[in-house]
Amino acid sequence: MDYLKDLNSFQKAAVTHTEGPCLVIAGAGSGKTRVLTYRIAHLIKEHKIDPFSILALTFTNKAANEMKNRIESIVGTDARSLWMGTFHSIFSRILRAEGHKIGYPSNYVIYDTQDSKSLIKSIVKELTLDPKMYKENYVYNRISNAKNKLISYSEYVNNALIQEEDALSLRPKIGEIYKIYVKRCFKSQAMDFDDLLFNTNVLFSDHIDVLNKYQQIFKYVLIDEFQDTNHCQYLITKKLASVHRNICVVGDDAQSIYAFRGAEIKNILKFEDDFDDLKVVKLEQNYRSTKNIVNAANSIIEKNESKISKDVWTENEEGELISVKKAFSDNEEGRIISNLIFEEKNKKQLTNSNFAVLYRTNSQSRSMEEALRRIGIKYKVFGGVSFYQRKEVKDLLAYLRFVVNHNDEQSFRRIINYPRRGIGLTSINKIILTSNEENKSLWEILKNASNYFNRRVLKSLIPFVDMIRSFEIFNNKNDAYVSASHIASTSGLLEDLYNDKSIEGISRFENIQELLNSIKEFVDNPENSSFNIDKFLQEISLMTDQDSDDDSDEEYISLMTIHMAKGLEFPVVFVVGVEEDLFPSQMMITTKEDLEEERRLFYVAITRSMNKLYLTYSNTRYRYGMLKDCQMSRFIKEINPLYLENESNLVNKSFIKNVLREKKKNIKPISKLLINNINSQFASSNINELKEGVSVQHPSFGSGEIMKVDIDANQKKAIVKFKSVGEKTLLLNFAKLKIIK
DNA sequence: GACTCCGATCTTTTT
DNA sequence: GATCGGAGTC
Repeated sequence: MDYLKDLNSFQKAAVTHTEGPCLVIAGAGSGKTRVLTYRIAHLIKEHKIDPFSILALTFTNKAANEMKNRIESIVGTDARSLWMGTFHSIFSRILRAEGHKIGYPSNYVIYDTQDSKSLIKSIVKELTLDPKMYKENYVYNRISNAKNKLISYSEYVNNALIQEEDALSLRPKIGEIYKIYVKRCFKSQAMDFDDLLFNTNVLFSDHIDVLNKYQQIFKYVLIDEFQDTNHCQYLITKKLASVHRNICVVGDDAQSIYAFRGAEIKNILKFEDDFDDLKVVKLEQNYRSTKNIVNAANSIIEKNESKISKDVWTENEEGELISVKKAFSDNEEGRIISNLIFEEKNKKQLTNSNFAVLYRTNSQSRSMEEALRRIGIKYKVFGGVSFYQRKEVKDLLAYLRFVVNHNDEQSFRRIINYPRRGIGLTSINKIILTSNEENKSLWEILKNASNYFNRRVLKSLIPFVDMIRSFEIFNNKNDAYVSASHIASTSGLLEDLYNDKSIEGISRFENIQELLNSIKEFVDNPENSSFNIDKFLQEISLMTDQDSDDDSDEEYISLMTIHMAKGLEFPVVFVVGVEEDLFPSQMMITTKEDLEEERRLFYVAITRSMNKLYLTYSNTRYRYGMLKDCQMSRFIKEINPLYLENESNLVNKSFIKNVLREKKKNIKPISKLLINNINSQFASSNINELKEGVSVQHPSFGSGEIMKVDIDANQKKAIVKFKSVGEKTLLLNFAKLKIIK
């Protein structure tokens, strides 16, 4: 019980109030994660609760893993049998076990957003609706929102209010698309992200015995980041906890940043109504940040009308004032930050891992990366385009998916004519249409293709069907790695990529190798219970990009979106691109609620910082290939100036010089400036001189020694492995490479 | 049906 | 800037 000594009286109350409902309102930096981990540890150690009867739900895999590790360090390996994970992963686990009761096989596929949208797209096309009105983004969001509110397609078309909304937006057919979408997913034995929640609710509503079973299993339920739960998630957990009533939710309304995907802050208030014997604990002391940062953050969140009153304070020292830095361009912003990092590191003896650069949109990482690379600081970008979303990776996965499940329409579409086997769009659509019209499964149609299609189609279709069959047989006798390799080469996919000697082709080929490697790792991991493809696909379907957590002990600076940074803390934080229209995003400021959510996002960004906070913005920025004028965000102006560094001493002289120099160049698009430079300075590099061991410099990627080179003269690009950037393979326009002699 | 080229379009955050 | 779809050609 020695660990309880680390807690203040409020935290202790939250940890030890184990029986009955408990709501913890936890301000930023108030030790929320600590409370949750100690609470679970306390249950296991002091109350001798079986970890298997504790359900702890988080929103990201990262948070779940971190908490699991922390608990394990207190209670040991017992922690492994905890039900701990994201809503999506826990529910998918339950659905794998029980889904057959609502008609899903245990190896159902999970459609990611891309799959869902492309399915919607084809439905819109089949219904011959105007694709401009029925954009897949819009339709997808509409369906997703409905599912998160537990509105089924039949309820959707019968709901007068919704129908009126759709009629007003001139999209009356959304209900119909919704219906077809659901049926097609079911036919493909697939669930999208929202289905994992929606169907869990269906399962529990329609099968009381299943609900009872899990109600008995979960004696204690905990929810992290409760402010981010949507209606559906809340309802399910409420149901699950309604027998034992030991439910503890922890959240902070000021940090609710997921309303855009259906999160309802109201759930916090609802919770108070739903559980009358509720114990409420407020954690208001901040242990993370300096007074200046806490106060500045408070001065921001004050502007929001909707909030639960809370007084976040700290005993920490005053700390440094917040610096606001203005740059001339996004590239200069990067340069300023990399210089500041360099300075801070020297001045305060900090290491790379003490720094984080946070931005609103993923695309902003580019200019930061370039600047950091140039100055030779190691960094790591979190999020962005996931490895598993790359085309070639998805292609191979689609093969694997289709071998396991012959009815997966989206995978079928991907692989039927890739590599080319002469089955065009017309035939593909006909196959799918036939399957829908005949009301038979996709595989049923393919198996009996000769009943439906002419000789020409059959000539290419039959070998495909036979191939899938042979894969299935092969897969049954071999582990995931052997099968996947076999499928990759026999399908012709590997050969197709291998023959593509373009730079992109080579990189694609390497990505496939990487995917195969990760399957090998999966097979070699003795902790896994099973080594087949099925299991591998399940493992990765809910994985995002924080996969390769700790591949090295190297210290790096973290680059990520603010959304991703939630729950993390860093001694020095840079919030970049704090510009009007970008942050708050121009897409967002339609309603007051939207603006308030953006403001909460800004609040989250600020409160990540422990000691020093920099806010930067830029006068000009590239967006969509165009140079745009920008100005300081209203959010900076909203901060009480008491906590800001005096603007007059924020710009140093060399900085001003820099700005003036760039201004003289007359706001030309930087890419053009670069090309001019290249023509005069860099054009000298002769293709033949680019070989192993030669030192080269690139205007964006800095300099390094070439490890390997592949040149594509037609595309004027070269693959260069730089030692300096961790042997990364980069696709570079070789005209931009200057050889250092 | 495959391939190439051109222009239109979309740009937020995540499971 | 990148991606996607359509039109036109082989």
